[in-house]
Amino acid sequence: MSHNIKEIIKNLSVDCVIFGFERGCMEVLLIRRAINPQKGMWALPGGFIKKEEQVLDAAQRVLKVTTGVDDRYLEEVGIFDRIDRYPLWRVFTIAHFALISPKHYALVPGIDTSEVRWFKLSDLPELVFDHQEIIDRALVRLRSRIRTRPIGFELLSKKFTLPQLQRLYEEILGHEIDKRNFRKKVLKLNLLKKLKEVHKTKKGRSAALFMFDTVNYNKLKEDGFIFELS
Amino acid sequence: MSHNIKEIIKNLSVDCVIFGFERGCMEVLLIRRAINPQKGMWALPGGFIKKEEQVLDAAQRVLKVTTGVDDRYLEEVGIFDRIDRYPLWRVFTIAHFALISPKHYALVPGIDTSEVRWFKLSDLPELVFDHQEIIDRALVRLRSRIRTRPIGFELLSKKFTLPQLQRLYEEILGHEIDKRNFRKKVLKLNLLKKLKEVHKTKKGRSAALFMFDTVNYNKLKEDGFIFELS
DNA sequence: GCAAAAGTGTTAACGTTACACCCATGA
DNA sequence: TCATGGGTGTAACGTTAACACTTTTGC
Repeated sequence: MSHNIKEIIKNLSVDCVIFGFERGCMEVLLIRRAINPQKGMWALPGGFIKKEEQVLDAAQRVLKVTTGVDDRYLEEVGIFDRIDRYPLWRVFTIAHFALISPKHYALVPGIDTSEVRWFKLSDLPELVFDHQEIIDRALVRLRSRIRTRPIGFELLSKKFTLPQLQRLYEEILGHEIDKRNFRKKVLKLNLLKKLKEVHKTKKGRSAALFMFDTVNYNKLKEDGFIFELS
Repeated sequence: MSHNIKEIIKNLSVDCVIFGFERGCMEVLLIRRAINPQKGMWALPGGFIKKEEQVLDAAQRVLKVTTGVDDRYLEEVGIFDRIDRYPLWRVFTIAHFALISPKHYALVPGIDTSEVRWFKLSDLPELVFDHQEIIDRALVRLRSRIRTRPIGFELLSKKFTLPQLQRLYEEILGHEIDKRNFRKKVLKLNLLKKLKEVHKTKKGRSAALFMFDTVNYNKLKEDGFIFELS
């Protein structure tokens, strides 16, 4: 056993599906590999777990290196374990998904990475290993979570409008929602504080800006809720 | 890299929280360790993953060795990764939960095991490592799953009565349910076929026996449903 | 003033909850 | 015949679903 805290565990990695939301579309943050195997191809940000590190800390480290942020919503999705998923030796990876608000963070290619950028979920490039499968499962998880936890908000700026929030839910859930029913339901959660500011859109009427009521927000995050709308 | 298919991966194990239901109580299957560390103490059935094995296969192997059955409901709960959770070296374990019907299976102590037996969930012995924590999280998962998948049935015999099913739900959810509302809701799922047989109880009126309608059962397992009753 | 997007209430259908008595069986 | 547990229906309530017009704003 080494006591070098930096030493990595060669058969255990983490990968992060980092979701963002811009201009009405879900996006995923991908990196371009600068090393072999599969040098030059697009992949999920990830890395090996260190000898003295916990899994979630490793995922947080990857998130920090890729986006410069920590302390965002991050959740374990599950283990991916196909025997030949990594070509050089056997690697189990623990997939996570994270929600961040794209505008706010400067992307910096990490070590072993030549490029970082957002891709629309509907327009992903070919990915290395089993990373497409990981994204698919993360998305299933996200869709399920958004119906019982108020995590959708993590994808928006601190101040946001109800039409933005609605488009986010429509995009993730994959179907349209009635505007009046949506507003009724969201406002009844006692989660939002209406601000005096408005958000000017290019065309049409300006939309009122909202923020969370942090107290109720954290309570709801713990307790969960049911969000179902046809 | 060895090509010995039996060789184990020393830092990755699986543990199974095997739930059962007898006489109105949830039970968990535990084994007594016949080897060190913690020889003689009670633990979850588990084992190291083999070099050429997938995680779920390892969990299924553990289930088979412990209970003699395969092909029961088995689901990944998550990874447990505290750095010192295993005293000899670093071991990550992937926790699973399984649902089986206790009566049906002969328990055979596996290798490295001196004893296997069911414990009431409300009366567990002291457990090794972080196994109590694993059970707690598996239970949270089970409670959540039972509200969206018809997995409760996996804990009962092929033929069962509605009062049995209701007590199962009450036990898992932790609160009482109105008998009439429960029956209405369950029967409306179109999941059960009423048999002509009855189950004789020691006292009182006999209860009608039911089985699944397999077709609707599998459909509901895939689609999910919402089961909420106060 | 017109195009574009924001904002606003009511009703009908449905699902959930609460609630009390009769029935079959074994001792 | 009585004690025990199984089996049944209805009304009030709350939630969800469907639906169309007015308001604000920039050009």
